[in-house]
Amino acid sequence: MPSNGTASTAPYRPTSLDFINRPNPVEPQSVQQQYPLNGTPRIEQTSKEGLPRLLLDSLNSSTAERPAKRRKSGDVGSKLDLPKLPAVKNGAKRMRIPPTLSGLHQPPPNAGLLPSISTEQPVRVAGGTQAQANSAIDKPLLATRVPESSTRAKRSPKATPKSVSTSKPKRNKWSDEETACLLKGVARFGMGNWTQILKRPDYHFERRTAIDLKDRFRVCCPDEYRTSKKPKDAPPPQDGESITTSNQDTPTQPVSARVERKSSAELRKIGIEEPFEKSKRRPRTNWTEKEDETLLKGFEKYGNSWSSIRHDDALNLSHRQPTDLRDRFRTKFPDRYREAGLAPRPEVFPKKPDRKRINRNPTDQIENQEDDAFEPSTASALIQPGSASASKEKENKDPYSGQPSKPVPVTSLLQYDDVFWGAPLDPDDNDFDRPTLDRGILDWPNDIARPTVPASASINPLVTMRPRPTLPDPSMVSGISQNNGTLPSLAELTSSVAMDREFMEQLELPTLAAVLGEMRHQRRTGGHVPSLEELLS
DNA sequence: ATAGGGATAAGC
DNA sequence: GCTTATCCCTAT
Repeated sequence: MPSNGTASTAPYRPTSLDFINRPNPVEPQSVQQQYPLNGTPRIEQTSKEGLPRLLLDSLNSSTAERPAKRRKSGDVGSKLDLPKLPAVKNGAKRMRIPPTLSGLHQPPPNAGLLPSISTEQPVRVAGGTQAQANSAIDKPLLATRVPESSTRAKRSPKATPKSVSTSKPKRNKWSDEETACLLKGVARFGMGNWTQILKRPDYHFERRTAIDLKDRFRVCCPDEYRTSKKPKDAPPPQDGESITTSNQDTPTQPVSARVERKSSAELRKIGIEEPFEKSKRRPRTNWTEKEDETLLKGFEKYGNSWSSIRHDDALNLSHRQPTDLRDRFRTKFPDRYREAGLAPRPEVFPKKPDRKRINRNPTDQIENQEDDAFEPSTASALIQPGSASASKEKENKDPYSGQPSKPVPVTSLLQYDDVFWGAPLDPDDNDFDRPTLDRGILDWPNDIARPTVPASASINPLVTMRPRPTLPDPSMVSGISQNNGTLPSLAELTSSVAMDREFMEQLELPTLAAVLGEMRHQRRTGGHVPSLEELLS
């Protein structure tokens, strides 16, 4: 239920109208936007040469007037500095696109007939694909190692025509070679460094993740694994072997149940003579109810100043690191964490996708037929925001009352969680391509044939298709968005978006190449830099 | 010092 | 093999 008192404090959420009514980057705008979409200089504030300079600066100077940001390896600076979405609360995640434009993330209904939009092949690191480009330090462990190219080929539909119609085999059994690589890796790098082992170019693994390696080691050397985690426990039975695994040639447990266990003789056979190095990670220490209780008190007193909580002797949490306090609070009290304006942990796709759950559109299904292994880092980039779905729903209870947490007040037809917002967006992150809207988006309200909108979406097609002759007044935008801090209804938005053909044709702009070409020509020839009107004409 | 999010441990 | 809590690294 919306609260009238929140009108002045509710955070502003961009709507699709903000984007549709965004100042034309070429055409001066008479009405100042109430919520400029970013700090991009306004065209109308520039001189006649303002546009050319702005364009050239964007192309020539990737760092000018931009704050320091996290940059990832693939980030190139020479992008046209298109406007960004407005920043929201400090530290809070921002939605990538407004809800009514979320359909742009979805393929057309017949997208299954189209090739993938992506031009990049997913990187498959598991199995050393990435790391094998690096120089090998050690000699290859196994003479029979399968070249990584064949690894993929072996899994490709072409190599195994059966897999085109049927899914891949469910189980991916560990071969002796893989197991040897794993054990050898643990002997070299120690337990716990699974990713390091996985990425070594001289070890070969068949579509494994770091978790897979850990699980396999846990199966092969359970006692070694266990004792490394609980050093205070009673040591395993000693049998005089130099390797302190209890999976010895004279096991204390029935052999039949531990056929995967590797004996010390087997370990020696692959060159492992010494005990495995212990993990350097701190041991896990689960949280007690008392700790949770005091953590909550500490948060109520100090907020997210985790160090203050830690150093408050009355709270008795000094044995926890500040980041541990944060981690626990984020896990235990997600609602409180979110209410504090802190971004919840995003829900990530499973590494090995379950098609039934993940593939929401035909395009994904096609891609997954070609490449069905998710690399962790890739998977984490494909984040479902909101985290309120599926398994997280059980968390959506107030930690105090146990009652379901209050939903986001929405009075519209379109519920906040009904739409796909895209991945959470770092306000300072410019690693991604900025949203670009095809002008065809403006056609959709007038498109009579819209079979993709299900009745369950609560969209009244008669309302959404109602034509409007002109663009809405910009003041209407703020009127909608500011009324009470709630989202506008889909009907409001769509009726505002609809417009006539004549106006849309006026939106046609010269291409950037044409603009720049004209400018460069004029500069070379000493002519004047064309004005906006001249360019548009 | 904190936030974000990747890596890992442990339980199932 | 999967999920999730906890540990940990790094950017800001």
